[in-house]
Amino acid sequence: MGRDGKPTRDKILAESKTLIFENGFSGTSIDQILQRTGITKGAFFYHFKTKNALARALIEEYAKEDILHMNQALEKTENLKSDALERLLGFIQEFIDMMSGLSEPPGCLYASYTYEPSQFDKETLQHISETILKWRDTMQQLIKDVLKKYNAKIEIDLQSLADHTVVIFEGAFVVSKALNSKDLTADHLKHLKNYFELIFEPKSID
Amino acid sequence: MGRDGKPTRDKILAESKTLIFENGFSGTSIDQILQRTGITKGAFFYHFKTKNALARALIEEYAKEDILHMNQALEKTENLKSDALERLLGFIQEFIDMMSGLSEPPGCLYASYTYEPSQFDKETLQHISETILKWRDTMQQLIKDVLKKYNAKIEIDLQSLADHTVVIFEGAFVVSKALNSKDLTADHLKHLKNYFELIFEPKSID
DNA sequence: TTTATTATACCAACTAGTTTGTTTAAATTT
DNA sequence: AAATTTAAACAAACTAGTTGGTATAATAAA
Repeated sequence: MGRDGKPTRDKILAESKTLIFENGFSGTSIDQILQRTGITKGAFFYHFKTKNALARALIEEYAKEDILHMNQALEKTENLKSDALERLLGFIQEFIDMMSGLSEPPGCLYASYTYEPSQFDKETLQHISETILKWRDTMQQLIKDVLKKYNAKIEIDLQSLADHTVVIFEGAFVVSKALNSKDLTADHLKHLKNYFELIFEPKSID
Repeated sequence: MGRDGKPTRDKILAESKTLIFENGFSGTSIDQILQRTGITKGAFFYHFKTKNALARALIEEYAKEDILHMNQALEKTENLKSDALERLLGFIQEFIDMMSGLSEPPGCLYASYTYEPSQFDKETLQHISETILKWRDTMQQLIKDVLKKYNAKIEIDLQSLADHTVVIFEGAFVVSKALNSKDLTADHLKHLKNYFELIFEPKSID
């Protein structure tokens, strides 16, 4: 065998993610990545066939962690399953906690890619939409469970209510970056939680 | 006099905005702009000293239109001033109408720039944050007026509730582009309207 | 246990093309 | 005559990607 390439590959992934949030993908040159990682061009192209292959590997890793966080929040709130509304609110609270006390405004690679879509191949963009749809499925199930014991005070469209969580995440990321306000994301997830609390009321027995 | 350069300048602004939504700012070359507009390099640099000067002119024009739309929605709902809640809801409804029946998913230049901030000078980025803060001021005033005759059912932070509108706009833009769903933005503005409707209840007379 | 072998990981220099921006002189409008 | 636009050549820096060779470390043969 030879030496272990994983640390190098991981360094490339980590530093290029940081650079993409600063410069965008197009605005990030391979030379910049080499400077930050301290590796050479040969090493870079050994690990990634093209710059675009890096983009793809990055979004795959990012989406994997994203779904992991989602599932971890589901697990952590399993004890609340007896009351589906409590569970839904607890699920959101997990992300409020996650987004509290950050040292800088957070961002999302989905949004970064989405605002320069022509730079990426179909599969890369599809991976983003598929991951967002996983969030939709999860949120839909959580809300459906609530609707078994609760009435919605207003007419709601299940799908768009399910998507609303991702919408607020993405919007809060943009605004927190634009206003350089690191606590903003947690604040807006609280509004999401409020919204869910206000929508549902216990079913009356007819 | 000489001839009128405005049509050329406007064509540059219009086409480069389209291109930036496709490729990002870094990913958009001046040659691409020349191709789409059919003008020459000399003409481009006659109107804009640098590529960055174009970025600045673009965001200034975009922000000006944005604030114009905001003020037009304020004017259109002035007749509802007698009930501040009706007015707030009507204000949001104006944008629901605006975002209904679009032919393609909308996007926002603020978000586009925000995800490659290093490409722009301080003034350009500041113009974005200042414009978002104008939205904050407007929404804060609308909400303050509501609070004179209505109680909030939950404890709310005025500033973050005011920002929530821009957050939902920006988030809906990202997700609508990512999922290629043109009606999504209107749907999520409806959730915003729901939220406002659910928060407030008429003040009881103590 | 030393010596080859092999696959992996990495490096330094190079290439071909693209980028923004400049320059200059002539042509075209109003 | 003044303002705008074309056409075309040019430069300096930067771009993604290639090449030929080297280093590392585990393994296999002597």
